[in-house]
Amino acid sequence: MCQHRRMSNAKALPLLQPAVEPCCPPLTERPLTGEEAERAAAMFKALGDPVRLRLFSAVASHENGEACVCDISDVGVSQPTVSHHLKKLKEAGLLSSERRGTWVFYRVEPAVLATMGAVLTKAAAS
Amino acid sequence: MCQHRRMSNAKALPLLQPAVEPCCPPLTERPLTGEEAERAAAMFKALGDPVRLRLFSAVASHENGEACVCDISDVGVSQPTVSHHLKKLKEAGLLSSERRGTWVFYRVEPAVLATMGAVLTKAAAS
DNA sequence: TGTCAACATAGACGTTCGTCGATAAATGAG
DNA sequence: CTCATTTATCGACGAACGTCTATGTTGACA
Repeated sequence: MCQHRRMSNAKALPLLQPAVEPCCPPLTERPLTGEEAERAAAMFKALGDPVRLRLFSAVASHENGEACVCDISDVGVSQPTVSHHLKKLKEAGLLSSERRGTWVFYRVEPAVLATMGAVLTKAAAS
Repeated sequence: MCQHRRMSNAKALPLLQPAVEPCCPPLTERPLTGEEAERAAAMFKALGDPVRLRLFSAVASHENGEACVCDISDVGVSQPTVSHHLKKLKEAGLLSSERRGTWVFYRVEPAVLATMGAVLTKAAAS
């Protein structure tokens, strides 16, 4: 079974700022170039699948912004599919992972998330 | 050619508030349900293609948040492909369109954009 | 009416995607 | 070492996607 909660808070992650450079300017500032659009679209695309969005939300809403895979796997697809989607989110830079014993914990990258939000909200506020 | 600028500011659009209900709570509030994820992912998916993101940014950064198709078609794909992507953005609720004589103008839906931004930034601020 | 320009639609084609079952890899327990 | 548990990888399959060319539709104007 899945009984890791005893160690879930045992070690806080270092959380060193990953120096995220913004993918692109706000969408209303000027038309995006091809390369800017390529980078930004990859992030939006990662959230553009219902299963991935549920997984991401499950991690983000979990305590300390991190969760064991076994805590969030109940989204109606098989275990390999869950693993596949978590890999995609990681490749997009939205999640990072760390192994702790038997379990693997996924954690949100807050800076990247803030960047994506600013790209949209600054656009809406114009 | 494309010489609509004379009438571009001639008539301001009504801009009646479309009463947008939020697609879902912030991603950190709680794990999204299946239906919430379905709705929200459809919006992110619409921005998950580089060409569509460039088109959307071109409209959003244009004066008054609206643009004629002929003003934004220079993204390296054919005219039918541009039309196809604009239709997708419209179906996702991110753009609306209106014909004015020969030209068709696309306009951003600011409320929807603000909602998407809040879903992300509130998540980042947690 | 006929013609031109702007934009949309239809159909086809190759690629990418999401999903699965089977299997491998890593770790801890005994 | 052996076994059970957790997660990742592999390979396959059908569906969805992005793109194109060809054609249709709409409105302006002579």
